[in-house]
Amino acid sequence: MNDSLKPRYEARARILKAMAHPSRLLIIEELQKQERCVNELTEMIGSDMSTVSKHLSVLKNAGLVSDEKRANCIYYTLRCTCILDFIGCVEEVLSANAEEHNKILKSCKK
Amino acid sequence: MNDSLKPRYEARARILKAMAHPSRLLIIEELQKQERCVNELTEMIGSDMSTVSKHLSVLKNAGLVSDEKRANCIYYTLRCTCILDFIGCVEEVLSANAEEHNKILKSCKK
DNA sequence: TTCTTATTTGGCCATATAGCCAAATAGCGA
DNA sequence: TCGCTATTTGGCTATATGGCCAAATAAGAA
Repeated sequence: MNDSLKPRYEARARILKAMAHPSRLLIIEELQKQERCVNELTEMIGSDMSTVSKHLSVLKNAGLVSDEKRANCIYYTLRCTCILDFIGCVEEVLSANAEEHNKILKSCKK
Repeated sequence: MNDSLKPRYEARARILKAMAHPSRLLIIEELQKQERCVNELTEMIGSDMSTVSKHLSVLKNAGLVSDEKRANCIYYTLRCTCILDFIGCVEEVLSANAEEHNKILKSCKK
């Protein structure tokens, strides 16, 4: 791969990788609605708080969320809401896949 | 996490994970312009053909590309072009990150 | 200062992934 | 049939990731 393009694709891949986890997608979607602190998110996700904290740091390192300490909580916020538009596209892929799958199933029943 | 939501997030995460690799992003972008066969993509990416073939099967399993044998090549095509819109969003995140980074640098120089 | 609450970090293990090489497979033309 | 070209698969190793537990840290309240 062209040396000038490589860092560009690597940077994009890092962002996508940061999103590519069920718990982190839940976090992203939730933070789009409202800011949340770690223990609220932990409750929603239902895994260990240390695990959730690590997920949050992945999102933060990718620049997808930011955090702010207030009162006795650290509140996390979604930095870029256009991410949500993308989820719509992912859903399109998923339903296209489902349709494909159905087509195959039907052709097997014949 | 709610049992009814979990599979949904897992499905989305699988799609994102399939995209989250520099070579696969290059493939996606290239296929949006035109269909390509494995050896063309291999040349662009510059790694072993077996590696590229595996990347393509990742994309195919996620339903992002489809393949069609014609003449003596297997041509790969992008199935869902809305993916490209998303790349735009990723770029927004990246430039927001870069701006942030600059701000920090400037504040250090003071 | 000591306790408490909220969060992060380190350690460990199990699993997944990328990459290369070599070998297998598929289809075509001689 | 044999050999050629295009592609995939298997095997291997190195590295990264997710998850939990336990311990560390931070900041406020008693």
